[in-house]
Amino acid sequence: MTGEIELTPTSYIVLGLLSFSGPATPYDLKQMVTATVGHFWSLPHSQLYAEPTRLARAGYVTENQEKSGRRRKLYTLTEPGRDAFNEWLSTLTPELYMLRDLALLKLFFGADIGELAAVQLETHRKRLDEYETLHTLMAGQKGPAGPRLSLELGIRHERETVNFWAEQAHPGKKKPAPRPPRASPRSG
Amino acid sequence: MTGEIELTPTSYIVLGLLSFSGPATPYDLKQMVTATVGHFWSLPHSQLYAEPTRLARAGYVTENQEKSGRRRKLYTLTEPGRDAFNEWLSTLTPELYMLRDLALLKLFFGADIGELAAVQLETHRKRLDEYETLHTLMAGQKGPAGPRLSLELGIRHERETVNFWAEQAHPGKKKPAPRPPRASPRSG
DNA sequence: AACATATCATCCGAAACAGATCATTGTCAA
DNA sequence: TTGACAATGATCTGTTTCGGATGATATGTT
Repeated sequence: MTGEIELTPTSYIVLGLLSFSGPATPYDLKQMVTATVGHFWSLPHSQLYAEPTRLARAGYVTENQEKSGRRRKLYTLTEPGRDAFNEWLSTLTPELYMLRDLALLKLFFGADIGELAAVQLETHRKRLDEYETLHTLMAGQKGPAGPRLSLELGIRHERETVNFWAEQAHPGKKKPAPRPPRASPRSG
Repeated sequence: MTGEIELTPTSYIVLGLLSFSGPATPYDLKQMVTATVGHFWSLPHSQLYAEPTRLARAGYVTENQEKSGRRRKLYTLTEPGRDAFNEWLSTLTPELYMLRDLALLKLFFGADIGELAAVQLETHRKRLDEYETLHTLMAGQKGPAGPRLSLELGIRHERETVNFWAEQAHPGKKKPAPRPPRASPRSG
């Protein structure tokens, strides 16, 4: 049965979440996504209804529908599903990330830097706060390192972004000018 | 005529590039995209044939096709097009960027950190180099600040990313552990 | 019961996507 | 000069994805 369809990142998100949580409904998945990977991989919730159906067709999950009421569908990872997920996990990914930043686009095309910076600064600060709160929460508990580490990279990105917009918003503070960034101190 | 269609980020990229360059063919646009915004906003080249057609339908650009040979279509920004673009430019964007990082996804789900890091480190280093080369090139010439600034944010992101993966690849160097990132070291 | 408000599930048209394919032009060797 | 082949440029096509709209159930309140 298995293997008729092409597995996309969305597929692996579903498979991965199912492997963490056990059987779940699309709505459960939606909750999980917004709580976890949604921060760095957004997708419309309708996908979380469509995708498991696709996966079921190909045998990566099984589908059990309630007979009455909301007729929820409960999805369970199958062995082939778990295998496919694990194989994906252990496969190299030389690809780079894809960034889509509306603000950057406007900056590029010459939008007013001050205004742009003010707004961006505020929202990014907010998000940075959220992330850091979340991080301190996670620091307490034990568990796999993955979620914490990915959060840490998110925090670093946000921090750089905040710094950047802050410099644009208040030019000539601290670092006198937004000069050509040179090579990195450590990390060599 | 104007205003029948919804303008998407892709639309604004086309309008914006046309406003920089003057009349251009889809192929010209494709070249411009890969040279500029492509770095932080990728799109399939076929869109650069489809999108101008859409825009022409709604009156934001005009279309002139060669009578023979390749029958190129030359697109020119109209006044409504320029207006729409300028309005977009001067509109606030509280939205955050959208990041889609396959490596981060795998990290989250528990992939082997060492392998992941080694590969990512290499590709990100390469990209960082490209960006820095480009930046020194741009530093020489005059022109609007937007392109240079957006490149600078790109460089910062890449640098953080390189640092992050480097730490994962060689744990216990310099920074003893990948500890909860606290306030930013430099550049703050 | 009647109503308001969450919660949950599905649908749908419009775009985006990725890539294949097709058509023109340039080039160089026979 | 022609014919082969590569490079360039344009278009087409089938699938997914997007992002709401819509509608149905459940829960709580009076």
